[in-house]
Amino acid sequence: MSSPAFRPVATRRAFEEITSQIRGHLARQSLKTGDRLPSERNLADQFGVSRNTLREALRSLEIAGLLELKKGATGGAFIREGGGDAVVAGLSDLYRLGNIRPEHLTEARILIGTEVARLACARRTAADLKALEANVAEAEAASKAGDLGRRAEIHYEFHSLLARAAKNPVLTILTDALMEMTRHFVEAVGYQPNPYVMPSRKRLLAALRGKDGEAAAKEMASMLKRLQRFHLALYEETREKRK
Amino acid sequence: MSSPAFRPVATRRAFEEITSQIRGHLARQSLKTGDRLPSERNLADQFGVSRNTLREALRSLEIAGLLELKKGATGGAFIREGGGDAVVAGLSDLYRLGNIRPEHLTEARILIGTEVARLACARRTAADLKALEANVAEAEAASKAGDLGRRAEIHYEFHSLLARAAKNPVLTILTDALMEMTRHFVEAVGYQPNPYVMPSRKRLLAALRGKDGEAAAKEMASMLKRLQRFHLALYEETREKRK
DNA sequence: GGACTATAATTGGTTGAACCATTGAAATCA
DNA sequence: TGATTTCAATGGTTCAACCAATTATAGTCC
Repeated sequence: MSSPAFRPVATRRAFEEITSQIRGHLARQSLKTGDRLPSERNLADQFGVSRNTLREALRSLEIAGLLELKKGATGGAFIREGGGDAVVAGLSDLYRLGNIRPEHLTEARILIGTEVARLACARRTAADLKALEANVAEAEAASKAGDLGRRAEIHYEFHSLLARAAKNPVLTILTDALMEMTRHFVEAVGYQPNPYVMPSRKRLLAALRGKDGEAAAKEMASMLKRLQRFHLALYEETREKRK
Repeated sequence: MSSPAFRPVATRRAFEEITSQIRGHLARQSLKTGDRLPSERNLADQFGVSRNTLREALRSLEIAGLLELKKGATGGAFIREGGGDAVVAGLSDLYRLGNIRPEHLTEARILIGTEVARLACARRTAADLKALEANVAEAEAASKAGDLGRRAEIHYEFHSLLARAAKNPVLTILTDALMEMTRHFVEAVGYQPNPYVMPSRKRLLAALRGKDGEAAAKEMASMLKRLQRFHLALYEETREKRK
C-alpha cells in the first residue's frame, strides 16, 4: 500500500526518445505552430538513427496530431495547428470497438451539451450568433429539399459551432468527438427525420440572442433527452433486426 | 454554399490502407481484445508490403492505443484492452502546447466533476464505495505523513475512482484526461496544501453512502470552485515570478 | 526426480542503401 | 512575357541484413 511504488523501467525505444525530444521542444516553444522540421535524412543524422527509425517517430507524432507530413520539394514535417484530431479519433475508436455504447454517448451528449449551451449564451460573440443563425437557415433549406444526410451534417455542425461559442477548447474537442461518434451511430441506424429538432433550434437561437443561459440550457437538455429516447429506441430496433 | 462539396482525393498511403483494414476487423469483431496478430514478417507478406511499411502501420495503431507490441518468442502485436490512453495523451499534448489553458481545465473539471458526482451516487456499487473510502483513508495517512506528492496522486485517483463509479466510459476517460492535465499543472506551480479538500471528501463520502446525488453534486461543485480559485491564483503567482 | 542452466528459436527493434512518386521552383523556349 | 520543360528536394516504399529481448526446450548437475 505505502510501498515505494516503483515504476516499470520500460526500456525506451529509439523512436520514443525522439518523439520525447520533439515534444520537449514543443512544450518549451522552441518549436511552434507552422514551423518546419529539417528533412528526414537530415533529422536522422542529427538524432544519429537510421531514416526508418526516424520515420517511425515522425509517424507516431503525426498520428498524435502534432505533425503534418507533406511531400514534394517544399514539403517536410510541419508543426500542426493544435486541433484535437487525435482525441476525436481516439474516442471514435473506442465507440467502434464497443467500449463506449450508445447509451453512454447519449448521456454524455446531454451533460456536455447542456453546459455548452449555458456557457455559449454567456460568451458568444456577434459572429458566433451569426454563424449559428446561418447554420439553422441551412438546415431548414436542406430539410425542405429532403436531403437527410446533408441535414444531419449541418446539425452536427451546429453543436460544433455552439461549442466554439462557449470558448473552452476542452468542450470544443469533446463536442466534436461526441458528434463524430453520433455520426457513426446514425450511419448504422439510418437517417430518420426528427420533427422536433428545428423548432428547438429556433428557441435556442432566441435564448442565445437574449443571452438567457438558463433558457438555453433547458432547451438543449430537453431536446437532447428527446433525441436520446429517439436514438435508443432506434438502436434497439435495428439490433432486433440484426438477430 | 450548396455546391457539390467535393472532397480532396487524398492518395492513401500504404500504411493507412493497412490500419484501415485492421480497424475494420476490429469493428466487425473478427479481431477482439487479447488476440494476437501474426508476426510482422508474416503480416508484411499477407499485405504485400515491406516490413518497414507494415511497421509504420503497427506503430500508428500502437500510438492510437489499439495495439500493444511485445518482444520475444511469444511476443507480437496484441489487441489492447480498450483504455482511452490515446485520448488522455492527446488532451495532455494540447495542454502542454498551450492550446488548453489552466482556466479551461478548471472550468471543465467543475462541469464534469459535478455530473460525475451526481451519477456516481446513483450508480455506485458497494465495491465502488469501499474503494473510495479506502482512497480517502490513504489520503489522510499521506497527509499526516506530510507527503504532498503522494497525497496529490491519491487525490487524482479519487476522481478517477468516482468516475468509474459513474459507469460511463466517456466520463471515465475524460476524467482521467483532466487529471493528467491537472498533474502537469500542479507539477508546474508546485505542491501546496489544500486544507479544505479532506473535509470535503468526507462530506462527499457521506452523500455517496446515502445516495444523495444532489448533495454530492453540490459538495463537488463547491470544492472544485474553491480549488479553481486556489489554482488560478497560484498560476498567476508563478507566472509573475517567471517574468 | 527436480531444480538449475545453456541453447536455440522467435519476435520486435534497428540499420543502410537504394529506388519511386510527388511537388514546386528554376531554367528554358516560343 | 508566358507557357513549357527540366530538375532537385522531399516523403513513401522496398530489400536484406543484423541486433536484442524473451521464452520454450533440451540438457546437466545434484
